[in-house]
Amino acid sequence: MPTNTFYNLEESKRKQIFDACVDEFSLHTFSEASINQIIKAANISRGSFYQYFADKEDCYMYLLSEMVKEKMEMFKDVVGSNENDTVFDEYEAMFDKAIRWIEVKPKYYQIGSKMDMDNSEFIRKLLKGNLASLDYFASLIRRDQQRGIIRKEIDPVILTEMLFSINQKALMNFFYNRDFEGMKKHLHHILEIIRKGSTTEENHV
Amino acid sequence: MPTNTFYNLEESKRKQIFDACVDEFSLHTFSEASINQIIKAANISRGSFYQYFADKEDCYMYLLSEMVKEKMEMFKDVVGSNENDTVFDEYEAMFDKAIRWIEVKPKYYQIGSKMDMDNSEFIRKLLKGNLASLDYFASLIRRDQQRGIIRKEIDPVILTEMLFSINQKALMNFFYNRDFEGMKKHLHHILEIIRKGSTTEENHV
Amino acid sequence: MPTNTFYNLEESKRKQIFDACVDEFSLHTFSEASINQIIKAANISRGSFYQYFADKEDCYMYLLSEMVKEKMEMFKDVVGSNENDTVFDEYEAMFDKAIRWIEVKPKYYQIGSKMDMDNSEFIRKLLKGNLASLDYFASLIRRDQQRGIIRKEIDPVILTEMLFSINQKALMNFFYNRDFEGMKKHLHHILEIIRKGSTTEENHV
Amino acid sequence: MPTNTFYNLEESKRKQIFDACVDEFSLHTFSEASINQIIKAANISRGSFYQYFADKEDCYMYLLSEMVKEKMEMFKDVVGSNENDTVFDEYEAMFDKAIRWIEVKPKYYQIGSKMDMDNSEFIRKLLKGNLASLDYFASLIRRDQQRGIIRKEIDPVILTEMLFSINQKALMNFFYNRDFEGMKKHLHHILEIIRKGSTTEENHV
DNA sequence: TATGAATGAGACTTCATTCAT
DNA sequence: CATGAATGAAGTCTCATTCAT
Repeated sequence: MPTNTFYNLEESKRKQIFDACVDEFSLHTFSEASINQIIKAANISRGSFYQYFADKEDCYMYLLSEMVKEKMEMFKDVVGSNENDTVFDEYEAMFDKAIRWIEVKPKYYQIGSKMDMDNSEFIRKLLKGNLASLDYFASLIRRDQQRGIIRKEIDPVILTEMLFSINQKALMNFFYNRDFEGMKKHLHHILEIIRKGSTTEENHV
Repeated sequence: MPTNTFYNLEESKRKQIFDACVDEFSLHTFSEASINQIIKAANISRGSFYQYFADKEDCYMYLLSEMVKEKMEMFKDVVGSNENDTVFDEYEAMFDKAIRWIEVKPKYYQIGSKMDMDNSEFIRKLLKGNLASLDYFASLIRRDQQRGIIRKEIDPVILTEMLFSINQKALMNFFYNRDFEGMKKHLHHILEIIRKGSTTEENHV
Repeated sequence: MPTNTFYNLEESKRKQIFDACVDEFSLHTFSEASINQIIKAANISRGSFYQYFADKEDCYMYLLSEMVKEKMEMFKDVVGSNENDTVFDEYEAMFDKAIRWIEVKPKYYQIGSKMDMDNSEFIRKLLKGNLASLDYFASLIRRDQQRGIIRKEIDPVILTEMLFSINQKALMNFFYNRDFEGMKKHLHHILEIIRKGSTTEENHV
Repeated sequence: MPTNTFYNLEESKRKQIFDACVDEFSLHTFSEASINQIIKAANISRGSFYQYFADKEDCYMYLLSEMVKEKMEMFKDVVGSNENDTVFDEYEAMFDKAIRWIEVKPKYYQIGSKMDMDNSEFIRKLLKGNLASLDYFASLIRRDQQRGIIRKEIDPVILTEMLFSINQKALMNFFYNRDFEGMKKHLHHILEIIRKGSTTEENHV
């Protein structure tokens, strides 16, 4: 919720500021990020900053909301999934998107990572809302259990957690290596394991 | 690499300082940690601190190296495993150790977490050393492939990564909940999935 | 001395601004008062403010002069007193007026208090004007000395000062407690002391 | 409660700082006073200030406590009052002391005045404790009522209030005029009125 | 070797005022 | 005549580090 003053600014200037925010918050945690740095990079006066944003938090919120907006814009036409897709197919699709997202906006990925790192109360509150997609995947798993694709003994919550913790690591790897093809194969292999297990048939008893 | 001055200190005083470091760095990131707090808690003068350590980084390095030493000390006699154990058995054994480690030295776990968050070059170098145990597990997997327990198609490195990224999440959960029994069941379920897969037999083709 | 621009404004808008000033200066000292607050409350632009007033001082001056005007307006028909009234009767009457004034315009009272606190040269000049009423009461006392009601030895100026310093404290009490009846009894008791003294007859020598 | 660091300073430096505080707080309210000003006047660095005092409040508390110490030092041999003294005698004695105090330490008087002016929560809390001497005088009045010197109908609390509000005004006058003899006569006259009343005997009914 | 006083850069934030449109 | 963006000085406070003793 920046001020009107800010939204009345010329697009180009607003972008200048936005970019400065992205740069700063992609390199530093919220609590470590420096407004000084931002105003220097954005080439605005200290006073101006506070005419645009109530405070650092406000500025950060703005940044996040812009990121979310852009992300939605990019992901909006992703949904159309096939009737017969399993949860794993959707997972791979989601992963693809995420990877492309990192390719296009690597700094956004960094901002997200930094956010995960921050333990300030303010950030912790922000992150609370983030768990929705976990629920979504759990429900897909339940659906596939009904369909007879996934074994009934599997705990959907635990399987979801597995998928996500693997996801997180994989994205991080990708961010550092940028090996797109390798990453896809990598993930596919992982999913094969999660699907069929790693042991030989004789050991499945 | 603290100074000789530091190593010439009486054991008890050195411990005082070490403990103060543990306390501070378990609660704060490297950049947020305050030397003020450390010298107050350690009951030494500001000047002394800089006679012992070149700077904050030096102090942190010292802390980490001590932690690693202690950890090695504790984990060294873990190996003694049964002839017939699979990699999964060893994994569970290792996990047990790790959990006991958290129970005994929760602050070390916190320091480790904070460290994972930190992306400074300095920290990344340090973390490289951690990869040795990855290799160890990969070799166990290869052994089990030879033994016919694990399917040959499985990439040992990828399976290792899976095990470790799951490990990380699980330990975090344990740190926050301290539900030992729940955690073990949780992990066992995960390993079942990794062993036998999550899908029904018909879908294993 | 606001600008002509200001006086050409519509009555309603001028009132808006005046009210905003009252609100701000009743809650804060001159130096603590914030133009930000005023323009927000008055719903005018920053630029407009400076088109109406030369600066903060100018704005404050304006506020005070308006207050004085209103006060004079209200107090002008107070005089009409009874032939036989003593200075004390008139004092009580004045006090009544003052109390009613506080009841009607408590914020003005607050502004006045804040002003008393301020020792800037600018304010001290303004307060000089207040001394007229002191003279008036001194003259009433002299009259009552002529009438034989007040002892000739009494210094009219000193008695006036007593009455006024007591007045000030009493009004403050009233502002905070709003106990009308209690206040009147309180004041009456005080006047009894000033009239007849506090000591027993034997000690009047 | 300044830090040890501060108390370990050389007397002369401590005085430098103390004097700077006196100067600043005698000219400005607590909330208006500027640490910047103080460190400039005291010729110390910003960092040093905060090594001596926890914050502005701490600094102010220190100032006040020093003032109180000095005041006690000066007033300590005042007590010895005569058996037959009335409350008025004690009052005059106290007033004398207060006046001499203002003569010696006019800035301290100013600091006190500024304090009365400040409405910040911090200051309000501080002032709460100040009412002890009011109680003391009320008790003297009661004693004199027992002795038959003061009329029983008089409310001791109200009489005390009168004495104090007069006191306050008188001291302020003295601060601005420094007319010692005039002030004493002035006060004496006031007390005569409070003792014997201002009206003629015929009007005492 | 130990001490702790000194430092100044930098953190966030507020504010009165100016000025181009 | 109105607007509101721009400004920069000043506010309080924290911190890692240096250096004289």
